Amino acid sequence: MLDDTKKDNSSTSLEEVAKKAGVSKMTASRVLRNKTGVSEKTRKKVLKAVKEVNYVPNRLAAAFGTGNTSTLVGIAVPTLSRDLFSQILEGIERRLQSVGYQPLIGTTNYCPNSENDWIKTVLSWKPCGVMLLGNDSSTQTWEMLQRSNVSVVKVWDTHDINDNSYSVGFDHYKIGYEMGSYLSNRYSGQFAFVGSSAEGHFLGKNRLRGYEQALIDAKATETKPLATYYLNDRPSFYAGYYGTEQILSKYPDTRIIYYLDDNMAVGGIFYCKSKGIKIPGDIAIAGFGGLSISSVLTTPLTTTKVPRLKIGQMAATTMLKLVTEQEVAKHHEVETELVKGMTA
Amino acid sequence: MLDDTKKDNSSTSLEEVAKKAGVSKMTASRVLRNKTGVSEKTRKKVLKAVKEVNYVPNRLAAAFGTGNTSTLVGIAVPTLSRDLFSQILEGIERRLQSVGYQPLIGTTNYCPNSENDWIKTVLSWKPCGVMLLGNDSSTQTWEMLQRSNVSVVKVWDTHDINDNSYSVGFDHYKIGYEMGSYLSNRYSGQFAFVGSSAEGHFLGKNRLRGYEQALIDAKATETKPLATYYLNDRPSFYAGYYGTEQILSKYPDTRIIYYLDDNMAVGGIFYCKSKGIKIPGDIAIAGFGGLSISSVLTTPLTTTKVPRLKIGQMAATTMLKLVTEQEVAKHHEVETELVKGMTA
DNA sequence: CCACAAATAGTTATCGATAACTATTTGTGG
DNA sequence: CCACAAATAGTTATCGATAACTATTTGTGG
Repeated sequence: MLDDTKKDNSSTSLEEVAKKAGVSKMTASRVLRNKTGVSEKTRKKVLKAVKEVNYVPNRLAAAFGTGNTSTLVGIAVPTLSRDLFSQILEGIERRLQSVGYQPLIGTTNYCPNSENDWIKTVLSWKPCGVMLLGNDSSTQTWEMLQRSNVSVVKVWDTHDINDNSYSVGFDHYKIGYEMGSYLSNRYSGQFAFVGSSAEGHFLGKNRLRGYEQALIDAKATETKPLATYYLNDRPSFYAGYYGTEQILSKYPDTRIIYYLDDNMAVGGIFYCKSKGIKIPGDIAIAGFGGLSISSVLTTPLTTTKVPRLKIGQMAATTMLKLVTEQEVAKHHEVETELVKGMTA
Repeated sequence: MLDDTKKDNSSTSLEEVAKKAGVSKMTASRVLRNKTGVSEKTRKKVLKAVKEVNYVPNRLAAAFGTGNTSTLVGIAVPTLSRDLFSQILEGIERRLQSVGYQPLIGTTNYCPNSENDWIKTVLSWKPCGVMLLGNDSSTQTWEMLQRSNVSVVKVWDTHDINDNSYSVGFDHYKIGYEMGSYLSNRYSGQFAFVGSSAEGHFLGKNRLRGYEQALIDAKATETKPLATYYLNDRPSFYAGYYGTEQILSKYPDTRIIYYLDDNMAVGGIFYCKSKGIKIPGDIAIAGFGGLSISSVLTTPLTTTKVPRLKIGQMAATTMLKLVTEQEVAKHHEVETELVKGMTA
């Protein structure tokens, strides 16, 4: 086998394919992009040559050579390891991949500065679009995106979205208000919120605000103002466990607790169980998210179910339509569901 | 403000920076890459110009122009929404980002064909390296990677890694064996394994094999062979719940259950609780992973704790050393810990 | 103050694909 | 079988950065 024409070190280019097939680069290019104007005979020759030389297209060159926008979609997400976001990402990724786009994902750790840095990096890859998950973009970031001319889709909270950006998600204020109304309708006494903060930012601000407003409107916090406790840690089962311990030591007569998310609520449930506190007899508990743990709890969790995969898919669809210049609604709200469980 | 020199639609290039600063493109390029051979005076002029024209570097052009390898690192991962992987990804992402590399993440859904497709796409971006998470690469994928000449790091299971690839993780067979020994030492009766399969692939194969071998070596399965049940669904709390119901209906005298991961084990715990089955009195339960839920359980879970973030960081470090042609160990095993909880 | 080396700055060619244009081939009606 | 249109294929220029080379400037010892 003295096949020394195949030099494996330098990768193959369209030129080699063209040579092998006895056509011009342009014709080979047309075949590979399924363009019209190539005869069936030529097409076959080229495809055969592609296989023979093990051609690997060079997207760097392709993206660079054309209008200078790639099939990359930049994505900024607070963290990869939180169910709420990772399932949205999963939805985005699958949909983009299925039509030949690639997400370029970076984590921001809930920090506007990190997000800004990441977006700067993302833009240098000339993406066709950028998606922002979570809701802590700085105006600096926003201006940078404006200048760059890429499509931008905000994903997650649609509460204070202004009209010049596309968005997919739901109104967190409304969800908080809804839960506040539900809880204040059924319970009275000391209301509380257990959340968590990252890098000095309080997470779930809008839900808390909605919750609080509902309590005010229902006159549920007139004698005892809302108690809040923010753990300076990522939301997690343990954060909920510890946060519950903390709020109960500061506000021993706490009667109702709304948590940042289901995982924290489950942590709270376990804390109460370990201390013999009855749910909802002694303390009523509500979460947020509809995370998977709630499917196996012996007492179903009262929570707001959020279609995370769907949000991701919708977001990707919106982005794809923007990129291909199809018509698409500016704002898209998904439906959420207040699940009336047995914990509140 | 008749500043019509700034045309925002077409993005700025090094050329404009150079013009603004009154130097050549090459000099501007040198400044931006912190190369030597530029006077302090010139450097300042250029940096000023960079700000003035709002220069956004074009990494497509840069990567294309040079040796044709980018700062992208291709990553194949079965899914984004499983704690075991997402925290590894988090570790990888953070480390890569901190030194100017970008992960290009794609999900394979545990399917070798999807992985192959994804790697094909990844290679067209001329990445400097590729990381494979999980352990289901096809030989086809492997050959493609070999041809392409990129650095490859396998992450997760180091059990049957051959010597011509780099790897970071631990030996799943060993972990299974260890747990099997532990359990067979303490319990006797019907042993079981509850796992799950995706796309026809049984997950956690090597752990199961190690577990089974340990039981054989301990003569624990002589009278009652190991019972296994695979749910045809992603591993989850609910899969564990349902899987437990199934295995108990098929093998009512099951006495010890080893689960694919902690989440499934927790599902099992909840099932047992709901049926009044005592743990470990009636059934002993062991998981895998050391996932966060175990931190709040009222009865601590017996499991193997895996340093997921560390695996990610190690994997990234290995990749970075490979890429920068520094010396690095071919295989890196992280330490795991068998946590003796109260469920087994 | 000159000669020469070292430091600094500029020129040229190049990576691989594709858009826009031009050239050639094929096919069909009269 | 010719003229012309339609289909097919090829040529040329280009995207933006950088490596490798060349040119210029600066600085220093004698």
